[in-house]
Amino acid sequence: MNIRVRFAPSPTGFLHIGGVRTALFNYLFARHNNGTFILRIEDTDEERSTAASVKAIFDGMEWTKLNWDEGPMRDGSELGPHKPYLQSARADAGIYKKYIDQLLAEGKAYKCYCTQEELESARQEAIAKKLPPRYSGKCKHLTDAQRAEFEARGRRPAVRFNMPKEGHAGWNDLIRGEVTFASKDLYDLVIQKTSGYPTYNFACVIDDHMMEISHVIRGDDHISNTPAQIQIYRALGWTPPEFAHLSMIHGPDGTKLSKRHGATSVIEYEKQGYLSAAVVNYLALLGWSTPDSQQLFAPGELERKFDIKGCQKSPAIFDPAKLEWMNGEYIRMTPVAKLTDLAMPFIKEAGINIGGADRARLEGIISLEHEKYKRLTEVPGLIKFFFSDVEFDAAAVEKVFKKPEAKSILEGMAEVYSNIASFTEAELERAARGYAELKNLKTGQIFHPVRVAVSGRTHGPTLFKMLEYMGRDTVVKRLKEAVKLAA
RNA sequence: GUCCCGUUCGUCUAGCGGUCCAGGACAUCGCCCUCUCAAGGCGGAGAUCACGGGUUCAAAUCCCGUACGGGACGCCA
Repeated sequence: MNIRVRFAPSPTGFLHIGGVRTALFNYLFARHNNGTFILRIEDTDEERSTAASVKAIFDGMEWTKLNWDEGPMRDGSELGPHKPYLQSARADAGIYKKYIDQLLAEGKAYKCYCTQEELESARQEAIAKKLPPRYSGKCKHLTDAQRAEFEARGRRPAVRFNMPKEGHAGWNDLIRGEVTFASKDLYDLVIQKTSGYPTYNFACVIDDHMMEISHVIRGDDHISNTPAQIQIYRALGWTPPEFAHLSMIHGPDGTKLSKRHGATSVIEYEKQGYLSAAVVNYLALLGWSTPDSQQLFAPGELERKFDIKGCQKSPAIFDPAKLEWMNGEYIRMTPVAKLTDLAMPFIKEAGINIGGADRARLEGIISLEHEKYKRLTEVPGLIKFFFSDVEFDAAAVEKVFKKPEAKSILEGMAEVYSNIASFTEAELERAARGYAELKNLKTGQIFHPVRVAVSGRTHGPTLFKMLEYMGRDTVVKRLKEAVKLAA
């Protein structure tokens, strides 16, 4: 059996983290099973679909490297044998119309002339009577004469699916097991809008069938759509694909993840300094796990180990703290050269002028705090003092420079370092220790004021390496200036 | 209101009838390492497995209820 799965977003906003998670699970399922991963754009909502949202989908998919084998591409071309992959284009090509007409001819669908207002008031009435707010089926038995009358009055009909009222529609969900709905709880849903466009539940079935989708992996908010879709497959004489319904991602307050919870667009995570591999790794663990609860995955490992059996039925709460930890892990695993490339936009964004710093020195400086970065946005703040004047932390100045011996130590060290033969880590440390011994001071009494003098802070990278990268002129100059701040 | 789905440490999860007075990870706390901060190492605390009934020699694991949460009931997807 050919494994073919799809991610079918609707372009009505940015690509949010939940969408990426769905795309990721489809992608992993395809890659693990040597199948095909398809991207299909479900833009049948003429009012809300936008080109900007289509672009946002490309941006997000590309950033997370969820490469698709078939579907629309950014340049307007399309990959794969089932084009077009945009539902609007498919609608324009008459693909859905053909099946609508077929169902109509077979009596498996009928025209409905109700207006939105009529439907809405019927809905309100049902809710008031505590009945299911569901379409009654009133247009099902319209006579030809009645239809002709509506048409004569200029009413455009929608087409409704004539839902079978007997029996059941169920499936063996790959994640949840047997799920069954009684047909009587289903209703005659609209499959073609007045505009002539298909609705989601219809277009989805036609496309999944035509594109030979073998497994539909989607969020569990679609569970109640599934029985209706199964009935449509049956009406068309088709075999439904396998279904797997993923649990949702919730925010810290336990409700479905949304704008209220801060960053929800994937690209927002890029802007906040997360590495896409870390976001992907974290997302994979929301609602999925290996039998041994593995946390970190090497490149290609998720693809190898993904098993839909490891999917969770219950919703997962998005935990920013864990994502941040994971991002730190990924940053630590990133070679400095690559890290420097990734950090560059953030450094520029922060307005730091790295001037004539050569690449090797820049990488050296960035590597000083390699294990400390949790997000790329932290890089500029931690390297800034190498490239611009020291900004003193008031508490640091108070704590370190106000010690009685501080002033003479700074003067002494400025002297030592201006005369040192070789301005290298080892020599700098040796000289500092030598000075401590000479003055009968503890090494900490030297190290701390020097650190604050050159960086403005009490904490930072390993001291002598930092001084080496800073260079003699800057170090001596800063030590001398710091003397003025000392008591 | 009706239908569907779910419920293991604060969070993500392991667990598929005995090896579980429940394992791992994040967060948290402590110790070690150490020129600071991190990182790393070690350790602690943290879950009456939502609740109540069954079934069984034995249940987090199977069955039935209840509660709570979520989803759907759109000419949105």
